[in-house]
Amino acid sequence: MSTINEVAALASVSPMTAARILAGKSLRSKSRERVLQCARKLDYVRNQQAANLRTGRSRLIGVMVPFIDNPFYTKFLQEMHDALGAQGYQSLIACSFGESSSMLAAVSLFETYHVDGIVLDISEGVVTREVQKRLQALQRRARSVVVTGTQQHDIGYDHLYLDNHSAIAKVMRHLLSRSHRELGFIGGFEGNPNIENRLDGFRHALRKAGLPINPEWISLGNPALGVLPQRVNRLLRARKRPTAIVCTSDMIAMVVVKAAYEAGLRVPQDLAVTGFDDIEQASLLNPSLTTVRQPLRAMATDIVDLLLRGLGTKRVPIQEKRFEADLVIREST
Amino acid sequence: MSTINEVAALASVSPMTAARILAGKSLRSKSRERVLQCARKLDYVRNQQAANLRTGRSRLIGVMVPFIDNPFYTKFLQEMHDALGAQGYQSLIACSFGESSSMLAAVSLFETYHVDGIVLDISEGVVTREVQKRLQALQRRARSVVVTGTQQHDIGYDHLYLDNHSAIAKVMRHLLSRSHRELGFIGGFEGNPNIENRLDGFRHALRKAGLPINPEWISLGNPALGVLPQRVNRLLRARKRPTAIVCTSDMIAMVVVKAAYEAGLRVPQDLAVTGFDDIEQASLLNPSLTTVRQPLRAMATDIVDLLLRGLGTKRVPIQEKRFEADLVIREST
DNA sequence: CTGTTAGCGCTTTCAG
DNA sequence: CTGAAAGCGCTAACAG
Repeated sequence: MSTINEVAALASVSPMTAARILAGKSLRSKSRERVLQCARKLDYVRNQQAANLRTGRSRLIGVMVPFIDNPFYTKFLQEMHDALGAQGYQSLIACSFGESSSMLAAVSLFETYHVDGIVLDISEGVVTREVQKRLQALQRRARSVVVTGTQQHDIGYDHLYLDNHSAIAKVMRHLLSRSHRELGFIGGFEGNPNIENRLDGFRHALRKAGLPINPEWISLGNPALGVLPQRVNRLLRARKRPTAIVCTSDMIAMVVVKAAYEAGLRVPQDLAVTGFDDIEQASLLNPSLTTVRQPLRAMATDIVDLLLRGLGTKRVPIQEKRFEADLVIREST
Repeated sequence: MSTINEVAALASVSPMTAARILAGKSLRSKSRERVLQCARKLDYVRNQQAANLRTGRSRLIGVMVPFIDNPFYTKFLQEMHDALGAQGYQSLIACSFGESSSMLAAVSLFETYHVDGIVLDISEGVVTREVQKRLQALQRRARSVVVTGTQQHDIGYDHLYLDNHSAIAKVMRHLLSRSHRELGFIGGFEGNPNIENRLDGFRHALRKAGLPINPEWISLGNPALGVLPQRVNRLLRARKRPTAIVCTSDMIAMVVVKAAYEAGLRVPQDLAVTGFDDIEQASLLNPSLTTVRQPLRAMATDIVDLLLRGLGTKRVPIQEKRFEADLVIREST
C-alpha cells in the first residue's frame, strides 16, 4: 500500500506538495500532472484515518436506529446513506434495539470512531442520563447531534419529527368520509412517543367528530409478529367490532388484513384497514394498503443540513423541524 | 476530549502502562484500578483511528450489497452486523446498485477507511478487472476478501453460495407432488448468476419429470415493481397459462399473487405461487407465501470466520462453502 | 510489569 | 506555489 510519501518521492516533490495536489488544491502547480500520474501508477489511496487523526475530523456520521431489519428504518438508512454520500460523508450504522444499554454502546462506538456527527432515532427508546452525558461531551467537541423520532420540544438537540397528529387526522378524515363511525386503533408499545402521539390524534379526531371512544377498540403493546395476531383477534372477534382499524405501521396493518380474512371478513367491505410508513410491500398487498407516507428523503436531506451546520464554527440555536406526512389511498379502505 | 496521555498523567503512570491496562492487558498491575478510575473520571474514550494508524488494523469490515432497500439484503446486513459485532468488528456498508462503477467506488471507499476485510455480494453485478485489481491489492496487504452470491468456482477468493439448483429442486418436487404439470418461471435479470442457476434448476427438474419446457412460460427481466406487472400479466393472460409459477424472489411472488387476484384467479386453487428468500412479509401475505429460506445466520457466521481466518498470518488455501436452503410451505401452493 | 523511543500517514503552520 | 518541521493519539519494540 503506497503512501503519499512514496508518491511524492516518485514525483520528486515534497510530501506536502503532493498532499495539496491530491487534495484538489494547488490547481496551477507545475507538478500537478506528474503527481497525479505517479499516484495512479502506485495505486495510491489516501489513508483517511491518518488524515482524520491530524484534522480531528472523520467524515463519518453515526446513524442509530432502533432496528435494522424493520423496513421503515431501512428506508431511512438508505436515504441517510444517499444524502450523506452526496456531501462526501459515510454512515456508520448501529442499532439500539429500543434498549438504553445498546444505545449507550452505539454512542460509544461512534465516539470511538470519532464520528463528526450523530443521528439518533429515539422513537423506540429513552435517552438516559448516561447517554445524555455522552452526547453533551460530543457537542462540546463541536460534533453535531441530530435527533429524530420525538416531538419533545425541549430535548436540547436539533431535532425533526413527523407531525403524527396531522398524519392521523388525515387518515381519520378519510375514514369518516367513507362513513366509518366505529373505529379501532392498533399500535406498538405504550410509551413510544410516536405511538402515543398517533393515538392522541386518533382520540382527538373522534372527539372532534362527536364519536365515542371505545377503549376496547384501542390496543397498544408489543408489535412483534409472534404475539400481534392474538391482540388483533381479540379485537376482531369481540361481540361488537369496529368497521375500520387504524394501525401505527404497515406491518401491523398486514397482520390485521390477514387476521380479518381468516375471520371471514372482507377488506375493505367488512373492515377497512390503514397502515403507516408506506413500505414497499404496502402496494403489493391484497388488497393494497391505504397508508401514510413520511417524506423520508426530505427528512434525510434536512438532517444532513443540520449536521453540517452543527459542524460549522459559529454557535447556532437549536432547530426543530416539523414534517407533514401524505395519505396514500389504496384498496384497503 | 481526553486522551490516553491525560489519563496516564492523572494516574501518574506512563502512557504505555495506561494503554496496556485500558486495552485489558496487565491484569495484575498495581496501577490497574487507579488508571481505570482516572479514565472513567475523564470520560476517556479511545481514539480508534489513532490506534488503527499505528497497528495498521481498523476493526472495520466493508460490506457491499447490491441494494440496501431490498428486504433480503437488509436481512443479510443485519446478520452480518450481528456476527461482526460478536467478534468486535464494525461494518461499513456500501451499495453497488448492480453497477460496476459503484462497485469500484465502494471498494475504494473501503480502502480509504482501511478496512480489515471486505464482503462483496456480487449476485447482481460483474467484477470488472479494475475491481479485481483493487481486491488483489487488498489481499496483498493481508486484508480478507470474501465473496457471496456466485457459484463461480474459480473466482479466486473465499466465497460462499446458496445451492440454487437444490433449492429450486425442492420447490419443484413440492409443486409436482401437488400435481402441477404446467409450470412457469418469473425471475430477475438475465445474466444474474443466481437467477440463471435457479432457472437451470427449474429446467432440469422439468426434464427429470419428463415434462416439456414451454419458453412462453419463462420470463426473465427487470424485477422493478414499476415494470414487473406487465411481464406477469403477459404470462397470466396468455391463451394457455401455467397452473403454478416459480418466482426468484418474494417480491416478485407478491406481484404475481396480486396480478392473479386482479385477473380473477384464486391462489392457490387456480394458480400456485412460490417465492424465494422468505422475507418477513412472506408469512403475512394473503395467502401466505410458500418460499425458500436461505440460512442467512449460518452464512454470516461463516463469512466472519473466513474473514478472520484471512487476517491471520499464515497463508491458507481459498475456501468455498455451499449452503442448502429450506423450503417453507405455506398457503400459496 | 513498566517506561522510553520511535513512528504509523497525514496535514497544519509557518517561512521561503 | 513549495518545503521543513511538528504533531494528531496511539502502540510496537525494546530495554530495564
